[in-house]
Amino acid sequence: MESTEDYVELIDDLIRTQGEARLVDLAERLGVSQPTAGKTVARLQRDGFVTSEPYRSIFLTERGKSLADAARERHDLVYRFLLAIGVSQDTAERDSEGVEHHVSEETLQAFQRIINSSDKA
Amino acid sequence: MESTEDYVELIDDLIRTQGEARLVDLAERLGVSQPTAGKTVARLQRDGFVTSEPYRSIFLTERGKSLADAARERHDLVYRFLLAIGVSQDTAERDSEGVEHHVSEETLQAFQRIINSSDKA
DNA sequence: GCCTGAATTTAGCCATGGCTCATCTTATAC
DNA sequence: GTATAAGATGAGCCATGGCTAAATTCAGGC
Repeated sequence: MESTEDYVELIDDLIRTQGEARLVDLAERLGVSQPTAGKTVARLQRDGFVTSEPYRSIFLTERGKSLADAARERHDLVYRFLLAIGVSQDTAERDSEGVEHHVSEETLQAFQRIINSSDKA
Repeated sequence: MESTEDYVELIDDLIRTQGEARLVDLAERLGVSQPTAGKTVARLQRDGFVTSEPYRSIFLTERGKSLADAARERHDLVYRFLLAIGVSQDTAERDSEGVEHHVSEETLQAFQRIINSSDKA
């Protein structure tokens, strides 16, 4: 599931920045209705990525946390890569979202090389 | 729809290389069952990208053809870009599939610049 | 302590994109 | 010309990821 990563990544982010992850914020940030966000969170819980009790905020399990970490790392790498090749910040934010789920390790490594060489320059 | 582009691109390719596009080949190349391919083709027809009659091969409409052309162009650009940054042919083929639907014009232009400068080198 | 508004959940709908199993056409070999 | 195999459809199932509308719970203000 592609959206699994988006959700855990965002939940992690919300916990860091807001102290907790609420459905209403998830829905807003993902541009989705609250019931939709709720349904997805239920799936995440079923699959062991989060824990949540009715009317309470959402927590990541160990499994969810490590998925979130990996996703953020990849996301970040793609984002920095896009900046390095001269894409605007706005576009880099939007496109890195789309791209991060579809690139292999090998391609990520190539991205990293580009970042490195543009750092040196 | 993301798969719309994959389908018209492949249909175009099959017509070029095989002379015609048959469901069975679509299904095989996309790694999908024939009924699934059939259902998608029905949708493509509903949306005006292809014409097809029962038990006959599939044709692209004007609309389908121009979508296929645009998709192939983008696909090709991403593919050449990946090669240019040192990704293997195999991976470039797989990843360009995934990436082509998620990059903006701006990013594609950045890709083109990289291709150009590596051509010169 | 209750009322009200915000957050959440429930119910029920839809499209896409998958599948299997069964049936029906079509084309080919004989 | 007919049997058979390949190709295409049909029927019916499932999960994901969307939505709206309605009901419920929770929390804060008074």
